[in-house]
Amino acid sequence: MPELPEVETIRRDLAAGLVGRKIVSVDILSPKSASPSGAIFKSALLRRRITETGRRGKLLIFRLSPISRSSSSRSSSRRAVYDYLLIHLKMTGQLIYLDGRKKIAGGHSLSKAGRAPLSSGLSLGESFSSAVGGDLPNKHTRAVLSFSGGGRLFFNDLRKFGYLKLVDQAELNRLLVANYGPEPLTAAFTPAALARVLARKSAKVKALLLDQTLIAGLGNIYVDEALHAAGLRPQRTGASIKPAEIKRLHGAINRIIRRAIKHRGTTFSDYVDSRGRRGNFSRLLLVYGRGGEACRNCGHPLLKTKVAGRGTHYCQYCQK
DNA sequence: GTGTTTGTTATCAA
DNA sequence: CTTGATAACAAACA
Repeated sequence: MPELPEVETIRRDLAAGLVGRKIVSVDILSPKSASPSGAIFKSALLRRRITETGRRGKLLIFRLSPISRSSSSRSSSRRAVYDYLLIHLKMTGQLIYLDGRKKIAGGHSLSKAGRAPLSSGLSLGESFSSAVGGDLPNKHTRAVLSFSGGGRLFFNDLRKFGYLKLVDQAELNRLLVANYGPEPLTAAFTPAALARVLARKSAKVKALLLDQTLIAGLGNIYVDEALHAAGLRPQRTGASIKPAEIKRLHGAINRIIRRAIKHRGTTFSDYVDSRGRRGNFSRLLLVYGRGGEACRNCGHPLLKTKVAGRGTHYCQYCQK
């Protein structure tokens, strides 16, 4: 489940290899995963370069090099100028970049390409096949972009919730304004901003923190972790959170997101970075996925329930 | 066959 | 109109 730290990890890694590269081929293996569809998508991307990478919440943004419009200015019908490629991984999306120098074809069921020797940390129940092991493309590959220099970017998505989407500048602006609240770790995300998010709301604090239009980038894992760190029960209503608690929550969100980025995100099931490696924050989770275990803070057993329609982990004893 | 997993949106009720 | 809760989506697994 890629949330802000996972998407940011991918963005930073990809920026190094992709910026300045020209797209030389586009293959859509799953038509519903890309829009606009088919030939339009393809022709809009071909021969463009990635000039910049960005991220808003969990949305990855690639800026494309400008196209010469003078040649096509005759046409009276105004065509959209797709200057941005948006990628959302939703729950099971992966973006794997294979460098041009590396061979991916080969007889090995588990290619060595792109996987550092860190798979030793796999716990039981985390299927190895969900991480990237074998050759690419695989049966979950939905799209492939090939770049000058031979690099290839594979978009894998087991559940097909994720997407690649081309938009123009106006559409991007509209999406960003309409769908995203302040980002943790930015100047816009102040305790006062968080207070406004919670003020006079009868919705549960967990639901409010998950709402991307209120705060961008948090998902189920980091919300549970932040509420635990702040000592707040997920079922509390927004309006019930007192100023001192808001300050704690604000600090907890920033601290956890910062640490998670530093540790290259959390792998719980499908997330891997752009080289197919798992995130290291998994072992630092204190509540998510630990229902029934002893609370690291007080020793009481952690509960797992459902709040705001999502699996929710918390300590009844130290979260008030 | 049932229930569970979650990011986001659509739908519905209050 | 707003707010909040829930269903739906997709695919796989226990």
